Amino acid sequence: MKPLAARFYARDTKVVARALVGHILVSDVGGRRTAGRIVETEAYTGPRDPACHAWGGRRTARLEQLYGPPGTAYVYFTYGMHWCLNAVTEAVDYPAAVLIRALEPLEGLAVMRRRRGGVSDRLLCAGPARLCEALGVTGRLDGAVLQRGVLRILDNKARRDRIVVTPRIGVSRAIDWPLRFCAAGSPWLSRPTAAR
DNA sequence: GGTAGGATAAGCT
DNA sequence: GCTTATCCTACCA
Repeated sequence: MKPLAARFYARDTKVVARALVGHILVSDVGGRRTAGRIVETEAYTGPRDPACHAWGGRRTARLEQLYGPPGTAYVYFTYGMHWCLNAVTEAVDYPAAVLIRALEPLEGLAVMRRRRGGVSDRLLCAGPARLCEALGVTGRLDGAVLQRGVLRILDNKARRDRIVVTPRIGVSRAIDWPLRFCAAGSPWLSRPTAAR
């Protein structure tokens, strides 16, 4: 499988978030291969989105990679202990991204289990911070290019998922915006979602 | 089955 | 001081 080209990400963030479901995220962090199929994403659509870190046009050192070119990683630290991975979208200097929220583990399960401290396989990658831990993603990958290097998203031509759309998880603003995209019926989601 | 509270740090008001 | 795009454990039913 080939990586998704940068132009895949240079589109409306909602479109990219929906289109990413079913593609394959691969990590070679630490020289060990782990990979999974993306089954859940959320769109954070830029300065007019109250739940986006760059709401109102905020731009600080921590947010710099959110303003980077489409097809790069924005990795941020939260709650004092967790990393979360986003794929930057749209255009350079426009702060929008897709949060990767859950994977179906495909490769490197033994590595994932070790990194995750022996939780059940169901929970290896079922949440944005969980999948970062399983794949070894940390702030060192903030700004990394997703077409080559240790973190890549590969084009899965065989993907055929029905998509369920719901409000985003864990946000306290714009709580009803339908910007979470899930593979319908997947058992690997961060939380069960009624299929439709 | 469910929910409440704690861990832990950066950034904002 | 308070909030945060979270997760885990403990406790109760």
